[in-house]
Amino acid sequence: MLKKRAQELLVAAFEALQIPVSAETIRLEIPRQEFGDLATNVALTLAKRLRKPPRAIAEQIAEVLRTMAEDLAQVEVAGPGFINLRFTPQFYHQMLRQIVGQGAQWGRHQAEHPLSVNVEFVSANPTGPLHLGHGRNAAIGDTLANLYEWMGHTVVREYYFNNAGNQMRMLALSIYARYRQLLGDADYPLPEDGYRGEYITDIARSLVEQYGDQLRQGTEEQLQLIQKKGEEWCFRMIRQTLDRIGVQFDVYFNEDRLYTEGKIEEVIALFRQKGLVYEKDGALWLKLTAVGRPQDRVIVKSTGEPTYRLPDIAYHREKFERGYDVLIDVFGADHIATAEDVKAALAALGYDVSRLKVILYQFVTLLEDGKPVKMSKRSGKTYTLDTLIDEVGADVVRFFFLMRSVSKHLEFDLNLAREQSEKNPVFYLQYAHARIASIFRKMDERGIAISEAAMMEGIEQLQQPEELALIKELARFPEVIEAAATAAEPVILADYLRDVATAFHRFYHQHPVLGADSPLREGRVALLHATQTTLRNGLAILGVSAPERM
RNA sequence: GCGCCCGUAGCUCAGCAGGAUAGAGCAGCGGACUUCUAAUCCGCAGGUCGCAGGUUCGAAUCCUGCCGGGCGCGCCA
Repeated sequence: MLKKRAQELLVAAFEALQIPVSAETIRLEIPRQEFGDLATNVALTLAKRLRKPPRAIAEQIAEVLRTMAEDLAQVEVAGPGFINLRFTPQFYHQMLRQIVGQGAQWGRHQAEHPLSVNVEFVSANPTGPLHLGHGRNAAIGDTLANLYEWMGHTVVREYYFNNAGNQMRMLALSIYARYRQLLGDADYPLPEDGYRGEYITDIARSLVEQYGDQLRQGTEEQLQLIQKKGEEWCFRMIRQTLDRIGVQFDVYFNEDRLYTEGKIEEVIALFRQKGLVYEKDGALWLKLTAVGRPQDRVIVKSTGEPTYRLPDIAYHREKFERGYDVLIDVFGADHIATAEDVKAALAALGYDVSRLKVILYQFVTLLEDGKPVKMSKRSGKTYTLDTLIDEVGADVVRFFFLMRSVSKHLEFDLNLAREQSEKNPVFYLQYAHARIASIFRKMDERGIAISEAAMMEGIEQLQQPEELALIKELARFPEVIEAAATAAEPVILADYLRDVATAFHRFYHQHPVLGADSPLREGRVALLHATQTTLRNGLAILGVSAPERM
């Protein structure tokens, strides 16, 4: 709200001076406090074009701003040619009234052109429990989906999985081996690359309970049954885990559909038409080098089965055909090469891949006592997402996965996460919310009821620096949501909420609310409402709870 | 060897469509609870922004090269 207003003013000032400047070139930033509320370097960037010293340009603009804008308390030219702006308390009061007036909707955007967005994330195959990487994926994907919704778009959360392929076969064989062992064949070997997690034995045990030794022979038919049971079990596990961190999907897309509905064949036919495939060594190759990729890839093996790349392409084409305006993929960093291939292939088929945004997040390392926790898929010694949630709670899990930028390697410090104290950054935010809730409880106890009208009246009493600083922080909320959504970086919101909490704690420490005299008291209650709403909404976007008490 | 990501305070990280004395949190040191939750607040200390060049009036930010770390480069997914 702040920046928008400042931008309007600057545009008007330039118009008055008859200097043509597009709104986008006017960038505003929040400078150190002593400089003001907002600062802009337009004069510096315009200096070359106008062939005038930056300070002279700045002075000219400042002059106009001072005469025209009643919202501005101070306009200063400083340093090499910055224009520093300071708003009047009345302007802040007006903003706070707007925030209070919007209530629970505060922060929500109304998109001029609402888009339909598909966010695909997690997409783990049902062969075992989710791990830490999936956790980061889930937290990022769900938060991005929330951000787009708050931007006024329509979002479909989608999970893509494959329940055919080799890994599912391996799941069946692994379960079967454990099943035989449970039936007394202690030496029955687990397949070479079999799954070794304990859950395999759990599944086998459930089969013993349900079928006794009826599956002992391991016929094809029986293995298929085992596989189906295994898949169902794993999916149930996965969904339960996701549910614990508040993640739910609208669509579960089974890769199998691409085959039964002929989508795979369609894609191959299209590639053939465009001359983008050729046969070599009995396999079908996709000519990716023709579309700017470093190497060609096999898409149908000599055995006749497609490699994973082909269904990937077909799946993305299918999503494009469903007519979304924007497609988001959330992938681990190990998908770089394939994601680029898929994009190039789709571009070759004529799809507008600028609408496809691939979010690649870097890996997660679990740290305990300052040392990385070793994990090995082979031995089944992995740290599951469920274990992590058991240990530190869903809120901490979600927040920790979001508090680093997506492109950065994430160190998940178990000791810090376990810490139920002030050291843990999640609690800092939640505590601010709980403190406010506590004041409202006190109000109830003391029978104090304050109408919205009274709050609006009282707002003009807010003159203290801590009060104005808090309003200023709150007013950024919609811009922060937009920035986080645009950059696809939840950390922007997470950092912002910490700033809000800080501004609140400072205010709280300095100024009593219920102890203040009317109408200041009412004004401060309004400030509390706005702060609580901001925290609650922000935390909701991150998928973290906003507790009433701690 | 090639591609992508990263290298900022003791630790974990912001800042990176170039701009004013480089910011947080944690750890360290020192303060603040008879008042709405001290899971809080205030202060001090801590940095050749990996290294070397280049572009610019101005570079942590852009370009090049090097060094270091992660992830990829299958007829595995």
